Amino acid sequence: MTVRTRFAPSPTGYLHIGGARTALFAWAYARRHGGTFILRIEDTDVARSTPAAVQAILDGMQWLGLAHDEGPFYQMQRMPRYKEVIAQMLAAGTAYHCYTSPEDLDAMRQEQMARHEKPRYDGRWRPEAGKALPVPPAGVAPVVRFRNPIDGVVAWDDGVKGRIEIANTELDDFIIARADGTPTYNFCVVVDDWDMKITHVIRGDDHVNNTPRQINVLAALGAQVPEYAHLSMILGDDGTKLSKRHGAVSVMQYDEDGYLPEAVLNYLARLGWSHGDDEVFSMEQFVQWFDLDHITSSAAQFNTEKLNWLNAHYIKSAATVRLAADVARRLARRGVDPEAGPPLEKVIALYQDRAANLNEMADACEPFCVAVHPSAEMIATHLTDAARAALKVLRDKLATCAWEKPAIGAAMKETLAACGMKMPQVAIPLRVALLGQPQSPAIDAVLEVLGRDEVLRRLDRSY
RNA sequence: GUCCCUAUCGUCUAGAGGCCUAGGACAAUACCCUUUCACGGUAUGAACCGGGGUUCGAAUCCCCGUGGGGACGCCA
Repeated sequence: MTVRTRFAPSPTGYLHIGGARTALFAWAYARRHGGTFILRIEDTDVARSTPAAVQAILDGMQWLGLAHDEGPFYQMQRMPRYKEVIAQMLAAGTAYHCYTSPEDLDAMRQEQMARHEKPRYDGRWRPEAGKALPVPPAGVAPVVRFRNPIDGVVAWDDGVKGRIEIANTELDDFIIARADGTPTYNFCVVVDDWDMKITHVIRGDDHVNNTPRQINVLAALGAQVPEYAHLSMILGDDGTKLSKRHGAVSVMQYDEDGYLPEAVLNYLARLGWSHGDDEVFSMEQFVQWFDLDHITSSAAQFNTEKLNWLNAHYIKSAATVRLAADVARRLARRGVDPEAGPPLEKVIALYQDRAANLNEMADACEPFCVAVHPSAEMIATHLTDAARAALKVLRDKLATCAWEKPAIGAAMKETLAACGMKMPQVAIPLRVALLGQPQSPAIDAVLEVLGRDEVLRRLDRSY
């Protein structure tokens, strides 16, 4: 049996971080077992589904590098198939028409809640041997309900939660087709998983309660029941349910915020899954190691600080050319010409083990490309008369010395000796004059990269 | 309300009855490195939700509480 997994988002918004992890795990499981990963778009909620959201999901998947082998399949394009199955079930007696109005249903639920009962459809239109059904009201289009077993339990061995058993008395005859004939979610999922020969359903644990219903329908259809693995949810940084106010919930927002996809992937893989003490690993390793046994069954809180650490790690080890290409785009978007300064790769090499994200990297590169204007306050505190005098001495040495770190360092030291100053007393004003800020990587390296002409030009402007 | 899931440092987690004086990572703190700020290095503090069982022995198994989450739609 070849493994077939699927990721089945509904296109009602962007791909958020929880969905991304679900996709990652389903993808990894298929890859691990040489199987097939299928993308299915569950767009039967016509009112809320949008093409833009479909595109956003596709973009997010692509950014993460989670390639699907089949699909995307769109449920809206499978309507004839769903209707066919519904007709079959109606004919077989495993489904029936129900004429109860939404208002009556609502009233029924209210009463049940008032009686401290779980709200369930009471089966008034359910055909039963020897039972007289009400007369269908005229002019009312019925919904189609699934004829759920009355007794017994539905059980399955969940890949992450272990054995789960739910009594059929907890379930009711749920609607599989609306009055307008369109099928509902729980039904479409069943037909799709069946038709697409899904062997492992890996999804969020908000679906645990849907699983027994789906298993029952599968059984009524005579279909094979797949394995299920329910992933617990990801909570926000503050321990509450993930929502818009948590900031970067969309996967593409992480791109925007300067994260590398491999950092996000590594972080997500480690959130709710573990392989001993391993923290940093490639997707190749992840695919090799991934298993359902080491998935955590409780909800996990998102921790941006750890993601930041991973991101910094991946920036340190990334190829400089690649970072340069990305940072060039970011600078251009800010209206900064990335070509205006020294070769970007050289600047990036200076900052590669200091930047936690690509936007910080762009911040660091910017002053190399544009003229800097330190604030009046910065000038007042750092470019004192004594500092200016020292910089003038230094300037003349820099004008003639060899342009490489040792010689530049020597020029600095000579200046210190000539002026009777300590290194920071000169280096800090120099940083302010050159880059507009009192901190930078090693000053000789900065000078070397900035270039003699530009260094002299900036020094001349500042005293 | 009913049903389902869940519970180890602040956070992510290791842990499958003795290997646990509970390990790793992020974060925190201290020190070292240093030409500033970072990076890096070293060290320190920090947890088995509570109560009952089972057992020679429980973080690990069972039960009951409590906390957290989810579901109960002609949404997905």
